[in-house]
Amino acid sequence: MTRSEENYLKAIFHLSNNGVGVVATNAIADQMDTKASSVTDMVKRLSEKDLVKYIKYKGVELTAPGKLHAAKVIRKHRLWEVFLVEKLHFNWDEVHEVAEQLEHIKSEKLVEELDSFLEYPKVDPHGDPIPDKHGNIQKLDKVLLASCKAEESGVFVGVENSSSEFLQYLDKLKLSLGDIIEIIEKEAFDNSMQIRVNQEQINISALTANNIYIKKNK
Amino acid sequence: MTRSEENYLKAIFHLSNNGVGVVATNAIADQMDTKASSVTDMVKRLSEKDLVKYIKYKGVELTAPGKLHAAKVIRKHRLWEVFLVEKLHFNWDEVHEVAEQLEHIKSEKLVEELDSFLEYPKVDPHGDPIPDKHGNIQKLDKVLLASCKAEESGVFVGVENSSSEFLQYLDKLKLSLGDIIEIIEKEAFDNSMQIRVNQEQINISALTANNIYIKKNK
DNA sequence: ACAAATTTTTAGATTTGCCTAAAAATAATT
DNA sequence: AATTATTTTTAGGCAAATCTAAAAATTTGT
Repeated sequence: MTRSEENYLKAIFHLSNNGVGVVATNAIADQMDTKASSVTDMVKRLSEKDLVKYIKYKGVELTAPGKLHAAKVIRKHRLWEVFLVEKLHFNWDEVHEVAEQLEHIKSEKLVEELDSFLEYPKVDPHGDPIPDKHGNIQKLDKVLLASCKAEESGVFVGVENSSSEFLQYLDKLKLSLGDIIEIIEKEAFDNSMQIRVNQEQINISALTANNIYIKKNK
Repeated sequence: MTRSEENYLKAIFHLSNNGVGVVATNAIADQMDTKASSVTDMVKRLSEKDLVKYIKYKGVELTAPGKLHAAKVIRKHRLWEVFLVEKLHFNWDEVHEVAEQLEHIKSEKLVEELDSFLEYPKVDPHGDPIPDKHGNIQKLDKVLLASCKAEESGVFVGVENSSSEFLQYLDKLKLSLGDIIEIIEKEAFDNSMQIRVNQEQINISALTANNIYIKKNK
């Protein structure tokens, strides 16, 4: 399996519902910053190898082996991200590019030993779940902060947007995974929020709240 | 710099005297298990980029930037080997294949943090020296065990042959880097040797002795 | 020194992965 | 329903890295 094939499988996995459902050619092209014609080419190759089910003009869907392989690549990506942050002092906004390379290293032993070395982490530094070796991916019960009402609270467990701009903004706000967030007030006019984190109150925009996941307290 | 270009630089580095001296096209082809015509093609490309000095029919030599880049790839290769053995329970005969992949990961920060995480190792699991970040490679004063005489002794510091067959044979003999080796007797007929290691006496062939480096005791 | 052997290079083809431009199919609009 | 707009595919081309077969240069042997 080539690096490029793996990247396509990963893109299709993310665009579909974790590997379930049909994805459009253009959606893949956008995600991968390439042209629709290139996608058509590759999708044919993947189809030959039974990694996707492809129906002309209708779209593409991962097969069971395609889905498994995609999950394994994502597993490696996220494990390496944990390694970079936990062991090599990378910040959470610096890991993506390097993990994009490391995710293609081929060695079963490497992955399993790395998992063990890291003490079997469940999520990556952005709160995304790490698939197990069989490709099973645990669903977390998280909700967008933006969907919550005043007086609700929860634990910051993930981000929707992993761009370094956004992550660095969260650093500036001193907002880290695991922090307890309480919604003090939600402004009806622009959906901005007044929240309490680490004994401090801060104000965040609706856009920001739309990129933060919390696990609600009951 | 592509993966293939890096592999050629590495091969030329190893075939020349650590980057000093001219290497023949066929020698590169043999080393890389490819055809002479492919080597000519690639050598032209590397020459365009000023990574090698190429004179038709005469051979090829690394330039200063070519040599630096080769040394950096070898640095990464050997650091990753240390990581695999020290942190992930790989045996010294299992690391090469994975390190061949990891050596091409591009991230200055990754390399330097890895070096620090491993506490700045000087040699890899086979006793080969790890170049520093400037590409300087430390020469060890080691000699082939085969070149030593009876009653001489030294510390096992490296292997000439890193094939898994040979390394596994050394495992079977319970011979590990750092062990003290004393030559009890050297057989004139076939140059086999009776040696003492770890309070035990064993007999090794001339071929074996030709693949073991020791640092002589004075 | 010159013919034979070896080494190296060139020429032309192949595969992967991408591109542009044009054609075909599907979806949207009036 | 027919036209327009959008999406997708096809056709043809390009660059990297490889190959085989043939030509050119160099080295070796007598």
